[in-house]
Amino acid sequence: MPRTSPQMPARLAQSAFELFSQRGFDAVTIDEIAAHCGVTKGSFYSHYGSKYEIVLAACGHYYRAYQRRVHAELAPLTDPLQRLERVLELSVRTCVLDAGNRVFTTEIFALALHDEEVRQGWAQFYDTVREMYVGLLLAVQEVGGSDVGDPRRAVDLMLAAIEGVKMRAALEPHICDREEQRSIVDGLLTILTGRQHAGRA
Amino acid sequence: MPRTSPQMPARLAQSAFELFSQRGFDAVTIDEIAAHCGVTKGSFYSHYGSKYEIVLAACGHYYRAYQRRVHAELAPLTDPLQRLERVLELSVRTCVLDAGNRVFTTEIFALALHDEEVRQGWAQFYDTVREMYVGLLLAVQEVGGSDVGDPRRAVDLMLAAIEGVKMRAALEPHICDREEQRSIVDGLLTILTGRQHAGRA
DNA sequence: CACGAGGGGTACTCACGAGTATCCTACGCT
DNA sequence: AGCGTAGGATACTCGTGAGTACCCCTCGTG
Repeated sequence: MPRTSPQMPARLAQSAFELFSQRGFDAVTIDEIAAHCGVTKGSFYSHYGSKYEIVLAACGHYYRAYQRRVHAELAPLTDPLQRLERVLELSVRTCVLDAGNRVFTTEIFALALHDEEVRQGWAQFYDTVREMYVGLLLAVQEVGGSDVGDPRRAVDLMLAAIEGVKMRAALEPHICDREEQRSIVDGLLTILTGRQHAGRA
Repeated sequence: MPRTSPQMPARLAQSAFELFSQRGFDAVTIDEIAAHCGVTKGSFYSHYGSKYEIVLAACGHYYRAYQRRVHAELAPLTDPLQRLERVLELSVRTCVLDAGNRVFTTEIFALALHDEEVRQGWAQFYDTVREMYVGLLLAVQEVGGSDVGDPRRAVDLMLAAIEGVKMRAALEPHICDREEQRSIVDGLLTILTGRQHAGRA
């Protein structure tokens, strides 16, 4: 093996993710993905067999990156309410306010409507996220920090609301202001706990 | 003018809408849209200047059709709560449970992230829908049928929830069951009125 | 009953991008 | 040192689909 980066597949997936996040799946060519990594189409095809494969790889990259970030944010925290709040902040920051992430998730979803495999991956990821929130919320309830009756239902509603916020963020950019962001997190927290939360925790 | 249908542009927009609802914008060709109307590409281009134009026309068709259906459903009703409930049912049926509609709206949204004109149109439509719901909810409040403090906020949350339901409907088809549909409408109604609603109204 | 205008049909062009064939070359191994 | 292998580069093919050029034919008008 020559001066091979053994992480070439991972680097290509990362590049693909970045480009897809800017312009969507269809608008990005294999040449561009390869060039973004400093290689050419020839070598791209020695790692991936088709464009479809790199799309799946980019999705996997996104899922893993999200999980990693959540764990990193949660690691130093022990207070259940703080942990819940921190993850909500992260979700709002990445999934809603970051335009690239918005583009990517929207593209995944559109693709999932047509492709079974993509749908499966997305469903599994979404489920993981939901279970994580349920776990965090149950912990909050154990210390008496939430009044909602059905935690799972509350999490579902909160996740649904995030989808709506994502859409509004695309249409009304002002929603990305610092204070707006704070009030969105508070609103989501209220859905989960049934209590008003204002300002820093 | 020969045996011209003067509604040819409208028919093409309708055909485009139907095909886009099945396979998305990119996967549908101009030839297919024309063929679906029983004409050919040549005549297509004597009505629309580009694919982009027919996409915009299909969006307009969708917006108008939605408004028309809402008005038709509301016309015979006078009771404010009934009117609100009927529109919610319509929204759930068309925007969430109908797979074609789901595909189309998802595609619009994805496109809106990249195209200013599409975004404007979508924003305007979304605004119209929101104002309609606010009006219906205010009417319900006047007859004492709702306990929510801020109607506009309640409508925003409800619309956000619809987005989430749309996503879940794609991942969990069972959500399209008759009873599920009923319970979704009840849930949305609860967000708007702050009260539990079970079964037929 | 000509005639011209415009809707519609046919048959192209042309760009673009996925995928491929083939060569090159740096490295590990013996 | 030499050889084989696999990552990488170059230069294609080839299908596809948007857009175009141009012809035809019908119908309203004078």
